[in-house]
Amino acid sequence: MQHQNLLTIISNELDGLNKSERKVADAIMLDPEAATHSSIANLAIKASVSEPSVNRFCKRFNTAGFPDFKIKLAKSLASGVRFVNQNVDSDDTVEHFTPKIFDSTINDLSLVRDTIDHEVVNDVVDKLIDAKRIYFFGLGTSGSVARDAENKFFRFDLPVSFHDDVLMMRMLASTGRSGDVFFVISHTGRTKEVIEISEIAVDKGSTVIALTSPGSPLSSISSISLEVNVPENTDEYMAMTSRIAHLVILDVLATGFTLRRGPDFLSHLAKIKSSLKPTRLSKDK
Amino acid sequence: MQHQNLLTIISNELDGLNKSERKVADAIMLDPEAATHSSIANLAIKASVSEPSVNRFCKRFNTAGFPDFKIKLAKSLASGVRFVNQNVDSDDTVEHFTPKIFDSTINDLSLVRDTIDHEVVNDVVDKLIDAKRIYFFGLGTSGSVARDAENKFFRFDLPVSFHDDVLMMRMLASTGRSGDVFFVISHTGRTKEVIEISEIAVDKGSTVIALTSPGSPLSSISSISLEVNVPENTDEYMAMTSRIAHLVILDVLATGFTLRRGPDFLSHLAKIKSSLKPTRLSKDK
DNA sequence: CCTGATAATGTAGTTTTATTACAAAAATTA
DNA sequence: TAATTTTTGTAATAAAACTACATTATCAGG
Repeated sequence: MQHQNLLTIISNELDGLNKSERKVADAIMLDPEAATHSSIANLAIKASVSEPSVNRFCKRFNTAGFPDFKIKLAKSLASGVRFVNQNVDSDDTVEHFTPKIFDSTINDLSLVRDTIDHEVVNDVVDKLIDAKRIYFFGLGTSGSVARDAENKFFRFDLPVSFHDDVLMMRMLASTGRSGDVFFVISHTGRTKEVIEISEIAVDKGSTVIALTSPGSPLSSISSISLEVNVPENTDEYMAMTSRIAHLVILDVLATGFTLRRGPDFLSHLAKIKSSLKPTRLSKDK
Repeated sequence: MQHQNLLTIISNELDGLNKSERKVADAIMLDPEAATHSSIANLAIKASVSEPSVNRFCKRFNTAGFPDFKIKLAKSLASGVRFVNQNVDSDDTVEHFTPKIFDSTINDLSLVRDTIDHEVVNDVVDKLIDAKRIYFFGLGTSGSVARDAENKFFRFDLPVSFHDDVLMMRMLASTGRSGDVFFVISHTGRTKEVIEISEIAVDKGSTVIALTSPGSPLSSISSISLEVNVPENTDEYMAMTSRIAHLVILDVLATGFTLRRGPDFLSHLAKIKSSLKPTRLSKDK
């Protein structure tokens, strides 16, 4: 594992070190942050060893030399801070928990960015381009995501609606025809109602696109499934970040849609944008 | 502002740089990872400037010199925030534009994380704790944010609703009383209707909390304003990331609320969570 | 407890890298 | 256009890191 924390590696190999290497290790672990700022001479004095000993220490841990070691150490420290003490504590003040919540959202987004299946995204864009009509379905939190999706996709000059009412959903699904696309959003992918409704839509020959967790029941019954892997939330205080990831993925899909439609389509979007001007106060007021 | 991303800082100050500093910035942003491994001479060649120019560039960004700059850059890279200088191009494929959209969202979030006013957040939590009733108002995209907020805050055992209908908003605002909190969400803060409605609410003695852009008309008329600075979107293809930032801020507020209520309150939240169990398929099916 | 071999560590010199002082060039202003 | 300021590069200096080699410590076998 290439990206293992350097400090962890050092502490694991502590026993295999010889005297002066051990002294260097101790000096670094005493204050790793300071180590990233000090020169080799400085660290040598702190560890009471010679400069080449420090250098040899660095090379032992697969780094090119002292400067490279410092860079790698700095990276370990940066990522360590973000991943280790991430949870909100009951005695946190605003200054503490605000960056924590932002950081955990950012972490989750970068995870999704790196694990999303581009091929599936591509296929979903294809289906959306071919759609005669798009229904966005979602309950609870996912209802807000569906509503946001409607607000994005109505711009594309085709009938779009969002629904958070299971009876409406059921009726729409059962009267669906080919050309209709049901875009079903569900974090868990285990809500019985939603699964049933999706099954009805599939049976009627409509396309069902799921935006949900990998391996969920919803994922397996839909025509095509955009699987989003966001770590489970163990912390009671932490918010649900999956919905944020869903929103960003819908941005991605909308972008794919726009690109597929070609540059002429941009003027249509501009028209919609400018339609809102009269509702706003001008900037220079 | 201890942990602002160095790359973000650089890209924000791009305009204030002189020619050779700009060349250095470009060279670094082209491949930040490589920059952390190269010598000052190397980077100078890549940027076609002299070595002292690189050095001056580093000092401009509050680092002790080139080595210190590399350390700080490495830390920025490790934090999961990746820098994007390219906008979506018309010939981008899914592989290209997907990470771009994620990265620009992540970037904006880290910017908001570092610029959000903790004191205001604290004051807003105070107001929410004191509220007898909370109304979340928003139109268009912000309507979805308001809806999400309702879904979060109803858990707190106090009357909460969201509205995206200006007539409803107007009636509610004019019948508001002290103890009522109107939480108004608007990216631009310039929508006339929304401003008028907020003014009515303020006049009636209600508390109006705005979640909007700095210096906007809405911001100036509300009782208290959470100003969120998300860079304007020049790119036609790019999505609006302000709504994502708004959602995360609402997560922050909800967390602040929960913490203020104390640990006993967690059992109440757990009750709500478990109420959904019967609607779901079990995991081992 | 020597003695020779091996490993560990340090010294001193070399090389690389970074910084500084200053001068030349470019840009800006009056 | 001349004076002034800003920008940039050159060359010298300083600092830092590295290498070769010498010294010292460690340890095994006699």
